[in-house]
Amino acid sequence: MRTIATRKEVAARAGVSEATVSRVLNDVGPIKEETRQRVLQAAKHFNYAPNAIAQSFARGKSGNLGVVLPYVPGVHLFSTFYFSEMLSGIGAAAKERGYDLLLKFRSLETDNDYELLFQRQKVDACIILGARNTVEERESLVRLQAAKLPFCLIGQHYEELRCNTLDADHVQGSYLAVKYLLDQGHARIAFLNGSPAYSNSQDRLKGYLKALGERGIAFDERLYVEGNYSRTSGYQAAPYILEQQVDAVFAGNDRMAIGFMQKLRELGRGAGQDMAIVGYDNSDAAQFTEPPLTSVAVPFYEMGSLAAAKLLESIDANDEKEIFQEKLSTHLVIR
Amino acid sequence: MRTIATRKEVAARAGVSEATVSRVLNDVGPIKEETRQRVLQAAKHFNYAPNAIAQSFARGKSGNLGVVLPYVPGVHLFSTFYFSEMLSGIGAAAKERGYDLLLKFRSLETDNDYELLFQRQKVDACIILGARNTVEERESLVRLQAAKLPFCLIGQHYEELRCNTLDADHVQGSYLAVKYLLDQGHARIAFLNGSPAYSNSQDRLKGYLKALGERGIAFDERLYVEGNYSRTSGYQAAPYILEQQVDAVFAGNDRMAIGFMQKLRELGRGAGQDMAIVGYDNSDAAQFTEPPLTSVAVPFYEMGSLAAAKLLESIDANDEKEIFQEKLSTHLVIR
DNA sequence: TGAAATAATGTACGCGTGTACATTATGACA
DNA sequence: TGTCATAATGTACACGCGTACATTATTTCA
Repeated sequence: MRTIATRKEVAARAGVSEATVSRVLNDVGPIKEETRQRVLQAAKHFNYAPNAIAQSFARGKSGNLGVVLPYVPGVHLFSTFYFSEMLSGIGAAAKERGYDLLLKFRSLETDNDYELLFQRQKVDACIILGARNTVEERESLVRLQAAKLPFCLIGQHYEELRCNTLDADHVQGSYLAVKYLLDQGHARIAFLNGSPAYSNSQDRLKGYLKALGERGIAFDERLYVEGNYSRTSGYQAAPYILEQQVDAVFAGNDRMAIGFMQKLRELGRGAGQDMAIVGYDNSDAAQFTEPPLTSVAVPFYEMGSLAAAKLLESIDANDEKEIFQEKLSTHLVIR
Repeated sequence: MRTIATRKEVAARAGVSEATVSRVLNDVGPIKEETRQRVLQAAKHFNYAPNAIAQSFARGKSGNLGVVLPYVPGVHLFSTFYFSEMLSGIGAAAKERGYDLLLKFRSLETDNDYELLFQRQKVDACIILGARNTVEERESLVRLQAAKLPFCLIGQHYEELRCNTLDADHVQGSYLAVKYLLDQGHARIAFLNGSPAYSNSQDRLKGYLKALGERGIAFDERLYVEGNYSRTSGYQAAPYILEQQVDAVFAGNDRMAIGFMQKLRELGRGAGQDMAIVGYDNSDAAQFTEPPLTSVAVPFYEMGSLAAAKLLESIDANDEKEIFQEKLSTHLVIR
């Protein structure tokens, strides 16, 4: 393996100083055209490309956008529509601005290590996906915020903590779904929600309550079930929900809705016939079920790309950054 | 924002030289216990963590494993089961070895830029997903191989190029699927394949031919259709395939199978009733369809983790690396 | 108790780049 | 032609770390 060329060799061949090579390549300062050509030719000759690490080192910037992915036991992470779409959006926005994506899989032992990522300066900014509302996480984020490190939460927000946030309007989304069911004439609507450790679960509950409230329907806690956003939990919740004599079910995501429908079918209750079901996320899978699943569409891709865009712009512009807290709207896809 | 502490300040506070701080933190050489404690305490006081970029620079290693993702027009990349699972596996294996994952979205203009990734030394090794069999790609990979840069292809192999490769045995998988259909009594089996630019498409064709050959059935090119692995292409292929009076269809992936089934349903032909369908990938979606889709299970996650493990081990061990070319076996999931 | 071995620490420098500052070449203008 | 502005380039160093080598402290063993 022949050694990789450095600026030094290029400079020698072009008969200029290293600084000039640097200036030509970074297009800084006035350079005589003839010199520029000589340098470029020499660079080409050695197939020279600046060492990214050395550049990062000299510039004090990594050029990386960190993405923290949550640890979800037993789930192959990317498999979930949610993260997949979001990452695609983040990746596109980062690429556009010349940043690379550094993935950080958070596991249990490095749980409250958000700061470390910055201390070690491997990333210039950081997007955190799937944060939960636990004491440790909140504290870690508070420290991050106090240190004015540039980060953004997607899909999670804390009342106590004012920081960059990008989310979908789940209150609205949930409201739309339940209102739709009510409009269809359903009254006893069960809500199969996910863990309240996620603010978006709580938001969905608010939307559910809001829609019911508008119709003067009291909250019946027997109709409220908590799963964990897995298909299995939807499957398992089905028998209980059926016992409650509901005529419709609103699930916090499509996976649970699909699990619910599976159990329904096994029990010989035709899904969609005597019971209306609405899911959430409008994932690919919602189109494939039989019957297709009506679902709340969430702009995951846009959330990712917008979060990355805003975050990167805020660090590239050196002025005092304002905190952004944006909510993208959702809509119901009726099938 | 208070400035981030460096080794210098830690050394000053502990009353030792910078070298000693470095030695304590890297656990190298003999250190007096009392000194070690003083250093650790000083480090803790400043909340010191070594600058990862400076470390990379000094060590000449980035500590990153690059993952090149293909550009697929109009497709949100992570949405596909294939890449999602694989990335999860790669991520797990990399994390285990202390490497971070650097994602590289390949777009058209940087198509043949595999080398650049290494030249710039942002990654120590690289896994390439979804490579295609085009002239430029082959040439780029040949250069990479000639330069002895550590990389690994997943899901693609070239006859002309002997390099690290990890794949599933698609000849076998395809064979299993078609044999299953034959065993079920079907004779006219259409094959809805993906682009031959991917070696795995070609492998699947081999498996199809092998299974037919064993039964003495000649290849009928009217039964061979090429889509592009998208749901839409399966959908669009349906009318033609139906014209051919087939009694079974084997699709190169689940998405196409699902698209095919959709069109089938729209045409009033109950899927699974008068026509058997087998998909490929055993994706989540295969479980949700009605009826559920029999499909060839591919160990994507394991492919990713094994590829990463082998690659990283080969670069961590400094000895001459042997080329590995592994194929994991597939199996049929009957539904 | 002194020499040799070894432990413990310090000194000095390289890694490849960006860039402030110094220097020299070039042109403008009187 | 001399002066001065500006273009063009060179020199020198910092960035934070790892580590080879030098030095000093301590222990071992005769």
